[in-house]
Amino acid sequence: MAANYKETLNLPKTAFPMKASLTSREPEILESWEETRLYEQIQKARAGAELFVLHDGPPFANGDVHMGTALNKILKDLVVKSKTMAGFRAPYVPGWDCHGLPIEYKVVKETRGLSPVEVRKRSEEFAHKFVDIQREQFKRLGVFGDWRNPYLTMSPAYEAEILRAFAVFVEKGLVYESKKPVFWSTGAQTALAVAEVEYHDREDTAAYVKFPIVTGELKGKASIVIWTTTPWTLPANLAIALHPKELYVVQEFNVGGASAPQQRAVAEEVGAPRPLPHSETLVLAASLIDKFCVATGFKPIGEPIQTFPGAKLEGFGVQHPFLPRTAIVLTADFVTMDTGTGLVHVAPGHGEDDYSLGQRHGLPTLSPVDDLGRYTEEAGLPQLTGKYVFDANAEIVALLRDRRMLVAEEVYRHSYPYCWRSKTPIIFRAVEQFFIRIDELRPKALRAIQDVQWLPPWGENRIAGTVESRPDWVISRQRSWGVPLPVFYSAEGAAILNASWIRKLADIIAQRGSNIWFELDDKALSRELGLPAGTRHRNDTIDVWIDSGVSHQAVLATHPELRDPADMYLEATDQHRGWFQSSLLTSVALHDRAPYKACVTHGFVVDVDGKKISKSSSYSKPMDAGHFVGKYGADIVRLWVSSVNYTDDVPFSEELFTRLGDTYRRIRNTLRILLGNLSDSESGKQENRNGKVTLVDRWILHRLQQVIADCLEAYAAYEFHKVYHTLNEFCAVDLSSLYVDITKDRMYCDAPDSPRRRATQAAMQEIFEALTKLLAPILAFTAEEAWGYLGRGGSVHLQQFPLPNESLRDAGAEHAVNQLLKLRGVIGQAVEQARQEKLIGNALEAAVILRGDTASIREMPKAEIEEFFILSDLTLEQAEETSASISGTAHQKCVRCWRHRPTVGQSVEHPELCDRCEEVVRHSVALNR
RNA sequence: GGGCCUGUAGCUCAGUUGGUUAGAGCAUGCGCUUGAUAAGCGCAGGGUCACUGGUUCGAGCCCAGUCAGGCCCA
Repeated sequence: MAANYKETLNLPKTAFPMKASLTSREPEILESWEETRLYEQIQKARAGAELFVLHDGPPFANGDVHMGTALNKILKDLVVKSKTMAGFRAPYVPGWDCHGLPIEYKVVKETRGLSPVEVRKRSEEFAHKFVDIQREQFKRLGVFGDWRNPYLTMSPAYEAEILRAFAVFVEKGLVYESKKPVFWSTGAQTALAVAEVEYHDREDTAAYVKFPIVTGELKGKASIVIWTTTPWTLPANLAIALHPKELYVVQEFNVGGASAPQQRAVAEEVGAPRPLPHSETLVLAASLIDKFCVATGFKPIGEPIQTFPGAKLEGFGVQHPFLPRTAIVLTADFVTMDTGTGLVHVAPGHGEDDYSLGQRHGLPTLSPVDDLGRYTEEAGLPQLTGKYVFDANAEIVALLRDRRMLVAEEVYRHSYPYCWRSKTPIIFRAVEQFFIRIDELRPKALRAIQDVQWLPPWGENRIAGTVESRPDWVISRQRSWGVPLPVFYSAEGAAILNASWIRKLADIIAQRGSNIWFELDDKALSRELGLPAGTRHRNDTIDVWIDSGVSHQAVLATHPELRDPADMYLEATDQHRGWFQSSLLTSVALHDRAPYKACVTHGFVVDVDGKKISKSSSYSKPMDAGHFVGKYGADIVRLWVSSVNYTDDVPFSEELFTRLGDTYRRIRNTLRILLGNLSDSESGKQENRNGKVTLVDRWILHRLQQVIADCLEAYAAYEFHKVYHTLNEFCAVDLSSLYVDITKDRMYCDAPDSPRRRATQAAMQEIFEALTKLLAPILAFTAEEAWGYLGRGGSVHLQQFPLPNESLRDAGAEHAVNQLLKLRGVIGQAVEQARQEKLIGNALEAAVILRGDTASIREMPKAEIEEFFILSDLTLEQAEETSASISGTAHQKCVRCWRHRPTVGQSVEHPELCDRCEEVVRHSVALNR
């Protein structure tokens, strides 16, 4: 009998599957987007709308897409999709950074001894390969964009724009030439990148060297003493560095007598005379005296004569040990107290720290060494001119000994950089480089920063800091895989920076690609460009930060559908120093303004302990986005991105993904039950709206307006995790555990067209539609799938967000439901206790007496209150304290709706039914006849 | 070592201008349901708001320091 009644119920019915099967369904959806050219459709649909340009920072075209890249790309996609659905025209032209060392290095490592042209050909193939790989991976993540026409920094048109921008820099006098030390391979006669350096153990002669003080109160009374493992750099010495805060002493030492064994051995070997016993007054770091004495055999005589922080010596002059000049004492933070004497010999032409210290103090960049690593005449040592510097070490030491400037020497074993190609030891050597003058740009850049909206706000502080402190921009690279540095050389070898020549070059490169620079010899290139006979060119390239840094010019300004400046750049926080800055500087140089109106930054992906993944002990799983897309689906990866506060570092773990799967299922099932309840809805009919709208309906529609408003606000502020939490909570609490649960009885048991059932369907229809749209930017695939079941056709991504409907706001309903929810809690606790006492099984078996200030709800129909609490038998009693007491109900159970009702048994025809069910069944039987 | 930033339940996040007993969802445990069923509902446990000092009648919130972590420099 009961089975028959079950057939009279309106149980939810939908083909929308409970199981998502994202990994197989998403590719199908992608295919349909591809076939219908959805991105183009969207652009067309928004043709006249207000423009919003998010400009893509180009990822480097090597390697697979990892979770960090996925985070960045999905965040951009959330911006683009949400702006689109907010009614903007939001085109997205993705790009790739193609030039640069990482690719060149991989290519060169595979096959050694390639010519520059060959390196370039293979690098280009390599970049193309990874552009294709990454493009597919980005598309798979559900990211919408003009994937057919991305921008590539290696395309001829883009390269030409780089050169045209460069021409402007030249025109404005921003480019200059100067020397700067680089890693130099004397074997390969080329500059090297850090990645091309390998370290081997090596023995060198380390020397302690005296520099007599020639100015100030210690003049003629003491010498400072330095320690160096590269005596050959001493001819280029121009300064001495010491730490400003560490303590230094003036100390008298006993020399000779029992000298250090090592020193004696070396001295005897070279046949030098043993030093006669005497005393020396030296300046060195207090904390290094003991080590110094062990190494040299010197013995302190008494207490230090003076002790002072290093800053006191700043500006003192000291005599160069063998050249007729004075070196200046400077303070520097890079001086450490691990080895040596706490005083460091500074040769600006032979070291990075030395160079920047020298720059700050206006020292020249002396580097008297040629391409083969041999001293030039500039070294000031005629007898050593042409000598390979590593062979000269011994002679420099001998020279020091002759001049009595050698305090001690020792054999020192250390790890030293070698050229990975020629296996020769590397030297730091200053070569001619080209720079952009930052001092010209700095004030303008700092002003431009103020006109930009920085998200989070501290970004402004940070980029301003980096712009304030950055030195001039080294833009030349001794590499092959890049845009040629458009510098020409006269027959006499003078560098020529000529804007109109550069523009001519740009025009030709736009047609024929930049390989011609490397393929054509001087003569042919001069002829092509119409340059004076004898003009030459070299193979240096432009720093790749210029490549991506001018994308506002090469992409935004040249694409008719885009606009320079962009509305937004969105990258990880490391780009404050990187792309945000390079773009800002080039844009300021070109237009005296920032290339973006807003800069949004996100953190890095870290493991559950907040540690960097690579340092994590608990996490060593793959980081490829593909792994997670293949295992969970792109929508889960997208849900992850939406769920976190990206302004901070972004936590990540496999467990997190399992949790997100649960959240996803809850959302999906909520959509599913709504669809199931809508299976027989007659959505077109207006009378649905005018039906019997009960309190819960008014309340849920009110809540929906709040949810819509909250989501729109959160999307507009790019606070996606607020959207996530709002929608998740709406699904889990308001819908699943309240509205859907409460309305089950009417949805399942009422006559299909009962007014209150139809009213609820109308509400559910509205909710489903709004929910699907609000979810669409995040769950791009699932929202599309769900939208398909609504029968409207088209794509959800062509829709606009719902707007909050003020006429559906209902403060009264909100207040009433909040009251009811408080009482519901009281009842829930009482029911739970009764259950544990085995008084009742489920709540429908309970007779509930609710006591309390029930006046506010007494006006409501009792049936509606019982429905709200999902109870069979409720009695309200006025009382001071709120309480509920439970007993088993005396009513019979209606076998159809399972509620225990007093009316069960009254019908002769259907004695097992309550009055409501009896009527429904009677009508349906009548209809079926 | 310097600059910038972060630190609230097991996890992800809320916590308005300092003002009662710090919230939500998920996860966990215990039940109910079997008409959303590889689902759904209820109840419960769980926090020295990183730590230490200070300002205040009152601090998760303001100040100083410490610790831990991140990015960028050195």
